[in-house]
Amino acid sequence: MQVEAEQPARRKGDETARRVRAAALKLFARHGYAAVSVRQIATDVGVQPGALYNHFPTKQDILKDLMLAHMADLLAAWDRDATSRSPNEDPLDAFVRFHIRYHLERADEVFVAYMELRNLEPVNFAEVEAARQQYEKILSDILEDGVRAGRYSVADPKVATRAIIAMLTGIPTWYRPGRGLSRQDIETLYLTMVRKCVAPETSKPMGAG
Amino acid sequence: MQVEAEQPARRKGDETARRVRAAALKLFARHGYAAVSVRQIATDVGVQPGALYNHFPTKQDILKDLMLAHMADLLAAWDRDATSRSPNEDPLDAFVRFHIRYHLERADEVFVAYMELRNLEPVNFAEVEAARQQYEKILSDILEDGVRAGRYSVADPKVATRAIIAMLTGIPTWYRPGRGLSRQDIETLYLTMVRKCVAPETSKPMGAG
DNA sequence: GTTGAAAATGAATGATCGTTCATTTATTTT
DNA sequence: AAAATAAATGAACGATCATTCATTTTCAAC
Repeated sequence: MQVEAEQPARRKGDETARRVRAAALKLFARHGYAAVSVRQIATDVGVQPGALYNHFPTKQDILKDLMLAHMADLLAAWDRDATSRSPNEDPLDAFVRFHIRYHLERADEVFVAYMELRNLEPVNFAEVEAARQQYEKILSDILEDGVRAGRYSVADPKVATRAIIAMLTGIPTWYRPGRGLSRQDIETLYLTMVRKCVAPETSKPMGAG
Repeated sequence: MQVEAEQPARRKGDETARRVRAAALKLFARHGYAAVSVRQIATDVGVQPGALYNHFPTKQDILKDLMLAHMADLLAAWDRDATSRSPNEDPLDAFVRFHIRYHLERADEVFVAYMELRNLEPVNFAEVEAARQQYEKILSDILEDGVRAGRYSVADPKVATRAIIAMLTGIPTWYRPGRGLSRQDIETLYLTMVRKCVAPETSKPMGAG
């Protein structure tokens, strides 16, 4: 998975704006939007607080910028993934692998995009929410197609979508690469669970309700 | 599921403390700990800001109190559930049902306990984290026992535990009772998915990796 | 009903918040 | 190199932050 190759800044301000975004992302992810002051961001960038306002109108705009960029990148990365993929590959497998890889690679972005939703002003929230629903639709379409084709069996594809996404998105909250399982291990484990979760019901029912 | 029956306040201050907790819980859940001021809590309670300090030493202590109480209540509720249960009932079924019901009933507590972890001072965090691990262990023990008995098949019970809990805990983020699915529907849908997820592998493998 | 303790008030503390702005410095364009 | 523009400074703005405290009010025990 190729993360956007940032092209070299043409003006000096572009570079500063980039560092502001990076600092804000790190700080928001660690302490939360409301708990991070503009002064902290400025200090991290190595600049006076007022300088930030040459690049972002308000603190809220920094958050908005981060979250909208994340959602756009996520959807763009999926599109790129889809075009580069073998048409034989099972789409559910592809989605699970993509989601895990992307979310492990961009843990801070994902975390902020989820945790700071309530700190977005309504109009910004609506935009992020629309992108989120677009992303969810990718998986529910996959599930619905698969159900129609008899490859999967789920009682409610919308619910299954949310269940699967919640399951996968939880990974970065506990997984730390380098100790214990490899990313490959994680992919395999989760892929197995997701597959079973939506598998056509051929096995006998279990236990006494 | 019986939520703690609060016994009547003996002193007036107990009642005020209760209302402070209730107001803080509601506000923290809606706006986040860092974004809520002591003044807002006091206003919600109908009292001057200084009055809160008759009941809690600091704002942080309110958060600590809420989170520790939630974790203790959760573990206590599971114990109560376990004693009142038929020994024939499948423990995984019981856990899933319990978890869903509890998390839908106490959505604010659950949300705060998850979202505000990073705003806890280290010593308070450690205590909450210990309780969380205790709760996780309930499920991983169930899975490990079931795997040994051949009732379930999971490659890594610890990972499966996190996957299942993430899946279930995600429900309150989107489910709103009253419109669409009933709580009973939710229980059934998720129970089916979880069961399949850990089912012994009797079905044929799917798709081309 | 009196008394002592508990609870709430109202005002203040110093610190920090996001943001503004006149000015200076750095960079880009001509 | 000069002119024009962009970027950063440093200091300040009023607002709000969590918390403190002397005082007053309310309540519970006798």
